This record gives sequence, structure tokens and C-alpha cells, in this order.
Amino acid sequence: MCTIYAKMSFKSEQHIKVAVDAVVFGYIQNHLQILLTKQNHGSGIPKWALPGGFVKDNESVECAVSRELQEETGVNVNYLEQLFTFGSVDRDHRGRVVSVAYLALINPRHFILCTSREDMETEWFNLDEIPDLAYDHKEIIEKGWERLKAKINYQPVGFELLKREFPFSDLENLYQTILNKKIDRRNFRKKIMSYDLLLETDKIYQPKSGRPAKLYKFNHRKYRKLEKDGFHFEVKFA
Amino acid sequence: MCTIYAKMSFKSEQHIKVAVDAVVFGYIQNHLQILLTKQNHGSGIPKWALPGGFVKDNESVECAVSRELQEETGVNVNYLEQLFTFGSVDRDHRGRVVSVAYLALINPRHFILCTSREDMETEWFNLDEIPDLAYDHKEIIEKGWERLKAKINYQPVGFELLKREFPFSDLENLYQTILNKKIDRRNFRKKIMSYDLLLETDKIYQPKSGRPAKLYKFNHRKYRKLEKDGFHFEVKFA
DNA sequence: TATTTTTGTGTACTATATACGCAAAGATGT
DNA sequence: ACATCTTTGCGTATATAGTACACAAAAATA
Repeated sequence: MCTIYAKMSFKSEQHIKVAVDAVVFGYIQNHLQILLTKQNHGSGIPKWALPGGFVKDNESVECAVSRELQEETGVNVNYLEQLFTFGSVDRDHRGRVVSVAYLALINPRHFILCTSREDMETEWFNLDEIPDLAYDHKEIIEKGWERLKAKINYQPVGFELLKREFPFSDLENLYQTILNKKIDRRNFRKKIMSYDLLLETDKIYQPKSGRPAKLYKFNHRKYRKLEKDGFHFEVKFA
Repeated sequence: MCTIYAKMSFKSEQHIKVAVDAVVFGYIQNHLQILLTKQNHGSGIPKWALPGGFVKDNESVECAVSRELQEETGVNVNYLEQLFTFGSVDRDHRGRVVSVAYLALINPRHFILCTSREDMETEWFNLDEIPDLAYDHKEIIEKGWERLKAKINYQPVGFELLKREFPFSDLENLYQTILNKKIDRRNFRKKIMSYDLLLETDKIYQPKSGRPAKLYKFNHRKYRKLEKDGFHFEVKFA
């Protein structure tokens, strides 16, 4: 980027477009879901794809994702991190496109799907029922899924997928769903509780049947403070 | 990238260039070093910067880094991973450039610095003696450095920085240098040895003074095999 | 009031991490 | 040849963290 005068002048043409794509996870009814969009009136056969689009000249790549998500799906993400940049030559048959993919987590409070684009459909898909996708989006989802599985073990990102106040069993189920394995309830609770990052509310949740449960909320403020002091969240049930 | 017909046609112009930059680490004389380049005959005041350059239309982003490294520095990296994509609007004063940064590790066997560009200088810099850099390259190095520190704990990337055959103490010193802390020699050796991933050669290394040391080499083949079976390398001296 | 479902909790055992010091091998200087 | 210096190579005891495991309490339903 810096050493290019000799090879390619700034005026010389490079015919590559920069796009963003988002792998948006939601945890809905005890299932991990992904947000997909489909254009109804595009040319050719419409296919499901990740929300995303081209970056504008005057916005940062990060801003581009947020904007596209807002425009296409109406959801507000409460966690967004860069995932990977996909740059093979032929990933888009229409021309050369380099796409910066992001991983986003949303919380059920921000669920109102409403696209501002008339020619577009937006829907949640169960992770194991993803349809055929456009371009290399299957691969992007794969990477996002891997990242989420890894990340949940060493950063408290799981909470971003839950309601602000949740019964402890929701957290358990979330981890079991994401890691796709049974976790010992007592050991899990012991580990999480040992960090003292859950605030007990005085609210009670009554499940369909069974004993009522206390509602907890994650103490973001305390976590940020601890993090600054070198604290390292870790829940390893590998 | 997929949902763009309505917003921006494929023909419509986006004025963003795509570049690559590489944070290349070498471990030379017990010091972590970074490879920098400087153009001698560029317009304006030349500044040191990371090796890198624009991606060509017909090469993948990953290929672009390798090519640029080869052209600008002549080194062969033996480890290359994508680091982060830097996409703020004003990171390059000459125009809008989105840069995909890579982390590279090189092994002293591939040291012969020889740029094929006449207008360019290439040099190793000690990590704590990095000069003023062009653009946001300081920040990119910071990110690469963070990644390396984190990665060395859960992937055997350290070996990529050593000679193929090395005395055990080189590994010790490398870890101490990267993590910037003293590590208990016995515990470190015990941990590393417990994985049984070092092959003892029959060669002996004679240090300037002191007892001679056996030379080891890392068993890449065995590691790959173990990794496939779910093995997880981990050296945590946090 | 018996049955079902879900929450909430403790202890013994195992494995891993940490702390710690000394003898052996060679090089150098006298 | 002997004393000194430097670096390698190694084991054990203690503390900490992980794992395995079962039963009673609270509410809903029949």
C-alpha cells in the first residue's frame, strides 16, 4: 500500500470492488439462527445470501456493515467484529469483489425484521437448514460459526445472544447449542458463578412447568473493569 | 456484496483501492525484528513502511502478499495468516485504500534480503526501535504483535521463527522474548516435552560458553496428525 | 395428593500448574 | 591440572483447577 509508486500509480486502474458481508447470529427458541436476505426482483434466479453490499467511498468498512444491516434487515447488532476478508479472484461471477466479512450477534430485543428495500426478503434460518447460498457465502458462514464456537470459550459473547435478563438455564442451553455437546450443569454453574459477573435480579421466571428460576443479568460494567486489569474470561468445556 | 443491484450497479464507480501489507517477524540474535521498506526515490519525504502494495486484478489477495514480499524483500515466509483489514476512510492521504494486513513469520534460513526494486530499501528493525511509519502502519504492527503474543500460546508458531534445528534454550528465549517475561525453565521444558513433538537430533550445539546442548527439531508431521484428531497445543504462562 | 418437570446445590477424586535447587559438561584463565 | 564461569538437564512436593456424580425443593398438572 505504501510501496506502490513504482508498480502501480494511484491513477492507474485497479478493477476490484470492496464489499462487506455479515454473518448475523441470533438465538431464537433455543436454536442458533442466521439472518439471510433474498432479492426478489434481481436479474437471474434469486438466491439467498448474507446481508451486505458495497462499501461507499466516504464510509469506513465498519460503517458499511452497520449501514447495510440497518437498511436490509432493520436489526441492531449488539456485537460486531471483523471476521475475515475473502479475496479469491473468482468468488463473484459478476466481477472482482473483495469482501470483508463480519460476525454479528444480536439479542432478541432487536428482532424486528423490517427491510427498507422493497425488492428484498429477510429471514432467519436455522443453522442446520441453510439453503443454497450465493457466491462463497456458505464458506463465510462456516468461518463465522467456527469463530463463534471458539470465541464463546474465552470471551463472554454468549450474553450478547440472550435477553438482558435471563434464567441461568438459558445460558446453559446456549452453550450446549453452540458447542453442540452436553455440559455438566453443576460444573458449568460453578465456573460461571466463580467469576461473579452475574447480577441476580429480584425477578422470577416461571417456565412452562417446573420450579421457577431467578433471572440474572450480565454485569458488563464489572467485566470491562476486570478486563482492563488483565482478567481473562474462560469457560473451557472442550 | 450480494444485495447490491438496487444500491450500486456493478458498473457504477466505487473509488476504493485494495492493498495488502505484511507484518513480517523474524527472530534474529535473540531479538524480535520486523521487516520494513523505504522508497528512496518516491515523491515527498520517504518514510519507512510495511512491505505491501496493491492487489492486481487477476491475483487473489493472499497471492498479492506473497508476490509483494518476494519482490520487495526477497524473503520466503514460512508462515502467513490474515491479520485484519484496515478500512477507515482517511488512512491513506493519497486516496481511499482498504488494506488487508497479514502476519508473517520467517525463519533465519530465508534471510537473504534482496529487493528486486531499485528504488527501495529493506531492513530489519528491532521491535522496540521502530521508526516513524507511513499511514497507519504503526497500528498494524501493534495488531500483529498482539496476535503473535496470543497465538504463540495455543499454536506452535514459535518454531517458524527458529532454525530447523535448535537447542532447547532457543525456544525458551523465544517465548520469553515474545511474552516479555521470565518463564520457569523446568516447567516450560516439562510442558513442551510432554507433547512429544520435538525430535532429538544427534547433533550437538556448543554455546560460546557452558555445557553443550542437544539440537531438536519440531515434528511438523506428527503435529498435523495430532491436530486432525482434535489435539490442542497449549503453552500457557500467562 | 401423586406425578411430572425444572431449578438449585456439595463433595471426593483426578489432572494440571506452580514453585523451587543442584549436579554435569564444557570453555577459559592461571 | 585445577579453579572458575557459564549453560544444560533434570524431579518432587504443593496448590489450583477440572471432572464426575445425585438428590431435594418448587411449582404445574392431572
